[in-house]
Amino acid sequence: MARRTAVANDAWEALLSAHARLMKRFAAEDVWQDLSMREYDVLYTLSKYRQPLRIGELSRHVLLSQPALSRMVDRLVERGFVARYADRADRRGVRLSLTAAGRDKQRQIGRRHARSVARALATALSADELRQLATICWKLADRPAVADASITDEKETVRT
Amino acid sequence: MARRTAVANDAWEALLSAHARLMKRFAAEDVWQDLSMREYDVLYTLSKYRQPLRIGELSRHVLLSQPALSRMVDRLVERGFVARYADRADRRGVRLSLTAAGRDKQRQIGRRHARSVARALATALSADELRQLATICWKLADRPAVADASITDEKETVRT
DNA sequence: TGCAGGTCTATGCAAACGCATAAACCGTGG
DNA sequence: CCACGGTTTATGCGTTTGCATAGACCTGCA
Repeated sequence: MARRTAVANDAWEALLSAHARLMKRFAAEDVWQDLSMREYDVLYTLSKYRQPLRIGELSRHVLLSQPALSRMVDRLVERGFVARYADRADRRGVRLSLTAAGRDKQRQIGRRHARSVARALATALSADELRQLATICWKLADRPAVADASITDEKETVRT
Repeated sequence: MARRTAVANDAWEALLSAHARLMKRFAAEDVWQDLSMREYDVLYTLSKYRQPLRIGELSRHVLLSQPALSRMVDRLVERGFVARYADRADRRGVRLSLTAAGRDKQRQIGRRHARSVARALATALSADELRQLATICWKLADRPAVADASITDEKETVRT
């Protein structure tokens, strides 16, 4: 029992360390243009889910408080990357989607960033390990692991 | 090799999602007393490395800019959790260590938090998966940041 | 020795964040 | 139909963050 606890804690610490190290590495790269990584994260999430999202949905994916997210969306709207409109079905709510400029920006940054991610992970891990990591982390994220073949559709694809 | 790129990006997104979800879950728990998770992270890191650390060392483990870390240490010193003294060998530098109160605080919080971590991870993953996750993430964490000739002009410091 | 370039930490300042809470709205039960 | 508790997003306010840079110190070389 104590053994299992120790293994779990070690795994979590490893995940945190990997996260911190890679985040620092990615942050240091010159691909973000005039966006912060957090802002990019929002644009990426909006691009991944095809339909307009509510702020509540977004906040489940982004590590940011709801008020911070609300204001960040303000800025992104003001800069022309995101459109914000009322939800007809629920007038408390708000729908967010990318503008053309926002989608463009996300793609520009995403293409370079994705290459960088691939360089970092694929040189450190074998193909098997990459798949294991994905499977395990999707379980932790509580989302169904993506079936092997459909990966290319959903994600940013780097064409060479 | 677009395929391998896609798998690597999927793995990274999975890791980010797992990180975000678990961080939110842990943040919501009532174990942090009067510390933020980031502050706890600093106390934890200081407790893990037995000897006094320099701010530079800390900043490699904590996802925070150097100035932010410097000021956070200010606060922790002022609150009596951390001791800060000059490094004799290098008078630019600073050594940080936990005070008795700091060690105490870390242990109190750490004990409860560790249980929480174990609960979250061990119910989602098998023992094998936990070990795989740890192994893979440690590889990612330990890897020297710059391994590529095309980005050698980075300021990233390679460990010696 | 003295100076040039690099490293380490701290500080000024504007921007961004989190917490508490307000404001608008939904849905249900009386 | 309205009152009441729950949900969703926005705002006030004090705190924390990041960027740029200063200041102190180290190292190597002329």
